[in-house]
Amino acid sequence: MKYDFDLKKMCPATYAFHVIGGKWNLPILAILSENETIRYNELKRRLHGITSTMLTNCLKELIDYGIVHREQFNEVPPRVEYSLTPSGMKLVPLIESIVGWGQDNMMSSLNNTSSTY
Amino acid sequence: MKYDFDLKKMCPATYAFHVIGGKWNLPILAILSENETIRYNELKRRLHGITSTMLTNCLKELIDYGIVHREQFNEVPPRVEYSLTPSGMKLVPLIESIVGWGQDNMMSSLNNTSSTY
DNA sequence: CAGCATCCGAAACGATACTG
DNA sequence: CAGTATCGTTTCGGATGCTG
Repeated sequence: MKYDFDLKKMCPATYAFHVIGGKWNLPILAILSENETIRYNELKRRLHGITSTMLTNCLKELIDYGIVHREQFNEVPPRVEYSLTPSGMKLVPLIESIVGWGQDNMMSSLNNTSSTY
Repeated sequence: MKYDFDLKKMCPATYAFHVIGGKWNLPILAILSENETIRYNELKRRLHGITSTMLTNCLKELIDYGIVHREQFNEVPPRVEYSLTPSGMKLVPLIESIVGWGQDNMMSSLNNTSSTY
């Protein structure tokens, strides 16, 4: 499957936030960033609550975007390992900075007693 | 109106990406970052295609999150000005770094021949 | 083990009409 | 000018069952 849209017509912001948007993409990237490689079911186990359908769909998307690498071993039982591509690794610290902002901002949203802003 | 969810139970990542997620939040932040203040209809005009309903909803969310400031002047005709809060301003460069990554990654997804945009 | 096919409900998005 | 109310559409996430 290829992209549902024309990359050339897509604005980079829309593109970037499509990659990291959605309910599971971010958690998947987080786990992948903590492991060199990880197998399908192990990934699924750590993403508490995700279904096979969703995990497969998300991984496909991330692979299409060049964020995730899929390596299939033709063994019995089958083994498939997932990992971040260099492009995906570059993304991780950027995401972390946004999450860090989220932490700070959640705090100040909670206690509006001293309005430092 | 208050939050639909309990901030204390929300993970910062989910929080942060809810703030910048959605179809219009990012474009709104982009325009706000380019203007000290901006009025409702001017904002709407620049967000080509947005409806009043969506704009109002998004602004409400962003205000609840402490990202956007709303200042209402009791004049006739009514005037309301929107601007980024300091918290919102802090977010802008982080978003830009992600968008920058998006540009690079789009390029390498497209092909490896040099292109000027 | 690592998926795919199908169906369904909830949430996001949007068009239209109307108001202080 | 700056919104609200109502309703229809579209997209996303999820449950379940099946397969190589």
